[in-house]
Amino acid sequence: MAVPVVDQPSTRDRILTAALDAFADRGVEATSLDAVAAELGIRKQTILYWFPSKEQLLLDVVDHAVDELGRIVSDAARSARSRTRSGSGAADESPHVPTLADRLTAVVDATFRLGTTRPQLLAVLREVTRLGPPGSTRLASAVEPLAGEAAEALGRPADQPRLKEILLAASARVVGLATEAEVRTDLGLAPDLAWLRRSRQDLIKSLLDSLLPGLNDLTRVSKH
Amino acid sequence: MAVPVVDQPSTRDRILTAALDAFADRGVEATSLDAVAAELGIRKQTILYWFPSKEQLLLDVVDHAVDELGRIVSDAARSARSRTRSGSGAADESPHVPTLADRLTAVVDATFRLGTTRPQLLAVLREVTRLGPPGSTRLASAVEPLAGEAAEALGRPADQPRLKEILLAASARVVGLATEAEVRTDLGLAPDLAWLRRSRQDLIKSLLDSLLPGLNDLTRVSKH
DNA sequence: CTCGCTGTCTACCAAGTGGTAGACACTGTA
DNA sequence: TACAGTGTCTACCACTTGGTAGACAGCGAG
Repeated sequence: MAVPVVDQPSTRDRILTAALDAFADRGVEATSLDAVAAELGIRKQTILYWFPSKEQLLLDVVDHAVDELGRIVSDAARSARSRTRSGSGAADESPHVPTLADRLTAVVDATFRLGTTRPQLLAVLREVTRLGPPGSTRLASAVEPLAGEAAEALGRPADQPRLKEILLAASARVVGLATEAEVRTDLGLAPDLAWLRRSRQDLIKSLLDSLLPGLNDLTRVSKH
Repeated sequence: MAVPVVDQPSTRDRILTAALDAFADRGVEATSLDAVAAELGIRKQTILYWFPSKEQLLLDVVDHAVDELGRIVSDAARSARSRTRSGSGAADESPHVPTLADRLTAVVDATFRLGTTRPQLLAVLREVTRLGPPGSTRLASAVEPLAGEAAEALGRPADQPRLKEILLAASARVVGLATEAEVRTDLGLAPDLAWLRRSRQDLIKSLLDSLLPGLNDLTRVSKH
């Protein structure tokens, strides 16, 4: 009955997202609990009520971020449509079942879109790896099962043992690209759409190369 | 007369390098002046004697790092030997004048070697861009003239207006790659020599593509 | 009404931070 | 010897940090 009209996010969740944002763009050490609290209009002691220490908060933020990332990636993989091959007028030659390439493209695109939609998500990963343990180890263990899940979403069960490594490597690449983009703007380079497109293409291509090692023709991936 | 047998680095220089290392692998905010001082066996007040504030120390560290980086790159470019094209037994077809491709390869190799020899140098760049102003702006202005100098060392004066942008983009790419490598190990991926080689090749290739836009054949770059 | 629980608050603390003031030792010069 | 300059030190300060202790308000159940 007492369901709120808009069910507002719990204090705990509000703290998590605010901390994620702050950690991502000001850094963890540079972010005080007071600062996060102030941003939410609460006191630092309320944060310490929900999270026993700043370190624990960071670990939970990592989990939170990985969760969100995993959801986005899985959704993208599952809702991938098969690409219309040439031009707009063509009828769909292969019907609605997306190929592996389609799914990979969807995932990569979703991730790249993340770079402008929610850059904190990638930034916090970088920040955590920079800080080292315990955050980085938590990140590793949180990402680990996610890679398996993503493999599932890609429609490829365990028949490719290296799949997990490949996906992890791709994640690392994306974080690297995000860093590269940031450094580019810092060095005074104008935003370069061509660079972005090229990076996207390279990533997709290298993923396909790893997953379908038999292929030499790169432009079109035939049905199975 | 009183020339020391080994002229030890000045206190100022010792502080600079110690601070660079600390900033690079623990982060700037996480590094206290006390910590840097302790590592050198001196007191924090001695640091503040040479550098009026921590912020100024950071700026000088940036200059120091960029200087060192510039020296390494320039040296590599200047001392580049022309590659022996095929096998070891072949006589040098083109004599001792290295082509642009040779110089670029030398520079890229030197930079990659840096990744294992002196990773702090790249890490501190990343850290500074992460922190934002004033460090990042200082980095930008310190790197700016260096790009011109590197252009000189490459044997290509001002006849390529985009050259500076291309070199800056390459720097950004290298920092991105360094980050990618770090994230890879954090995610539990084993060091991958093949990945390193591929990244090297891609970087050289994309540099050549940008610098010699007319080319389609990528494997061999003829004299002039 | 009262009790216990939950969530937020005020008040405080010990430790650590960057930075200042000034004493002290060592040098070369007059 | 006296002196000025340089480099390092001890002593201290104002401030911020993460974290603790405990008061207090609201609330549903008995």
